[in-house]
Amino acid sequence: MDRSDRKFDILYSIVRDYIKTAEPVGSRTIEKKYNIGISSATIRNEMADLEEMGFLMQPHASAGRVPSDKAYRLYVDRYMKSMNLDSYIKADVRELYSQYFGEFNELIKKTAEVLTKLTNLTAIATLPDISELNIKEMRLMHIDSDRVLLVVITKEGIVKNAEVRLSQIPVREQLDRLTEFLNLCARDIQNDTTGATFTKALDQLSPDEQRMLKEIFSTVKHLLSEDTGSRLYADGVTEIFKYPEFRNDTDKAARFLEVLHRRDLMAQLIDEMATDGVRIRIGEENELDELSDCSIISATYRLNGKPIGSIGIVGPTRIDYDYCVSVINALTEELTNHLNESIGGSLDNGKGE
Amino acid sequence: MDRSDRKFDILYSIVRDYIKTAEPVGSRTIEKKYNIGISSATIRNEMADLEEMGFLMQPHASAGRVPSDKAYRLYVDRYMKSMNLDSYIKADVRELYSQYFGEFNELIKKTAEVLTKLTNLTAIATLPDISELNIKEMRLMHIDSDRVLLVVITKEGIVKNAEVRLSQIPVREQLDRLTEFLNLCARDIQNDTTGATFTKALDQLSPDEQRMLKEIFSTVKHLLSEDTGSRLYADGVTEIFKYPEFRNDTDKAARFLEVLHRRDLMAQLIDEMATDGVRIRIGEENELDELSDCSIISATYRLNGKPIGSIGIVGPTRIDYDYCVSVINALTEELTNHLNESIGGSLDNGKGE
DNA sequence: GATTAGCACTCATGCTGATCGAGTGCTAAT
DNA sequence: ATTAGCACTCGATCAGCATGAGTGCTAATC
Repeated sequence: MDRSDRKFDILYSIVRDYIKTAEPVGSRTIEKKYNIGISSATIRNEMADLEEMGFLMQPHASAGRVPSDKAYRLYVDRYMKSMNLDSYIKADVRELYSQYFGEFNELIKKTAEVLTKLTNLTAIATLPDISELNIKEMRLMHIDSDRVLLVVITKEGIVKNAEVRLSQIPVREQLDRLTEFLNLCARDIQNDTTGATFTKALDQLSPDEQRMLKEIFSTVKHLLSEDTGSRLYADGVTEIFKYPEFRNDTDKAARFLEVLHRRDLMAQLIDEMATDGVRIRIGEENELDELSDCSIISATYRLNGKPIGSIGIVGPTRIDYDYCVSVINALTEELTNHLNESIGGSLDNGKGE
Repeated sequence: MDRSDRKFDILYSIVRDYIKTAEPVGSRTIEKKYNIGISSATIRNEMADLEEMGFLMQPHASAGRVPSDKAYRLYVDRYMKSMNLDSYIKADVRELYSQYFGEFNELIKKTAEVLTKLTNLTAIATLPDISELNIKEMRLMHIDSDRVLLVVITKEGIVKNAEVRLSQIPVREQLDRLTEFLNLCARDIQNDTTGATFTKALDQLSPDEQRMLKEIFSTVKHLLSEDTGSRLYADGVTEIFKYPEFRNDTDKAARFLEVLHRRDLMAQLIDEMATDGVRIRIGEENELDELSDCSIISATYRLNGKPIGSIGIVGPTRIDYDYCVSVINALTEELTNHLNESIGGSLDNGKGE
């Protein structure tokens, strides 16, 4: 293992150096900058081996070496160290969060902003998919003569609303009856007791009311099935221009920006990725060809133990994995904490209204 | 005027040609492509004049000419023809709109999408600034034990909501009283009769309720003063890469994208620009240096005659002004029509609830 | 047998100079 | 006033060359 350790010391140095400089790393650079106590000739031999093993690549014959996706993968799996973030960062974040109660979307956006600021990378975040949550209650109220506002409240304390346009104008009592019926449905679905109470209650509605109900249902359905794309939030998309490999290659930059703007795709990607803990996709590991020069690091935030959304970053494959993973870890932790403090608690002692 | 007409025929041709090709236009190109019945030598002389007059510029001594901002301005003011859009476009848009009732934000986003699709340019749109609208009514309702949902409905039929976190939990009757009081305030402000009823009603609230009211007010204030940035929606920001002058100049592209993402700035810009009718800002006419290579065309959409937001496009100065202006005109018209049909009407015969 | 010094070789990069051609400005002829 | 003609300018392209970073291989060394 002695020998092979040395090999991977070299690989490690190359990865670190390339992450920092974005320039192909040569054997002499390693000899001088990282004192491994070995001559450049030996390093060269090792590098040739590493290349054969698939960890390094040469852009052209007389250039230094560049780490492959496989090298980053090894680095991440074996050598990455989680960093201790300066405590003031955590304090800052906590301080920031303390200003946001309830404004869920704002909170997530702010988190993405912070993520960008800390990492100099594009940050993405998904808001909770409401259709995955459990509806606690629905309300109807008049907006004006022919429109009604539908408010849906989930058990997790997320609130969504939409307007419903009705072909007929319900009076107050009708609206109340409809509301009651809606909630009956919600409870039914929850308890898997569909049928019984439901049909009985339906009979008690007048034909007019049944028609309105139908219109309302279509809005509920629409609200619950909002497209994934609109759940995505991205910040700092222009950060990519800070990285020479993108700045000097407009096509690459354009491809990056274009894929980022396919919001549904990105949302799906990041949600699926981040099923638990921090997840890292390096280069080609992303199914999307357009992302084959990029790495994505993401994690989920939770409410009452349940993952409800993700935050993450997208950048070149030569991200500073150690640092970024630490940041994401810290942020999801703080975010989860804050969420559970500010709305999670409501559930335990929640007595409805 | 005979002579000078010819001069401007040439200028016109150059502008048209440059809009199409993005290449400096030479005298021979004009001679051949646009049959003005004049030799290239004469055209050259005229071009020299036009350059002296500030309408043309030469990137370098042996290159063709490029129109200046001043040339585009003249073009727009004097020679632009409004085009008759293919009627199926209008029909498509109307068809599209007919699917959107009430979901105001969706409607605006969709409009921006269409705008991008029709013009191949970045489209931006601002949602109404709720603080400029008149509040018709506010409602409070419980979300769970310690949170309350505040719903604000404007006279224009726009609905906004926010959560309020209260240090103390109001019971149903208290909430009703607070709601009543809020609406009293709204009406007071409307009628400019601040004072009278207001203070009298305040006295009737218990100290607890007064404290809650204070907390609610802070949310109302926050809701009404949401930052301009969040009112901006942009679509097709990567369209810019379709234009060689940006695609071949990463710095330019980066600058463009960066300024586009300063949402508050853009929102302000486009709102202020579009006070009435279609407005066009060409290159340096934009106060923002970052936009000195860009033109912006925008217009307002209206609800019950009142401008409540704008839509527009941002692109290189060599936009096809004729076409783009026509598109924007058509879209704002359709949008305004649709809005007034779908929510505007509610006002006239609006009897509240 | 592993290490390393040394050297030939490769190839991107940057510089120079030559050529090309698009386009101009000016002049003299019409 | 117009235009043909021509000299001139200057970016773009390309070949040629030197430079230097970096390699791979070989032979000497430990």
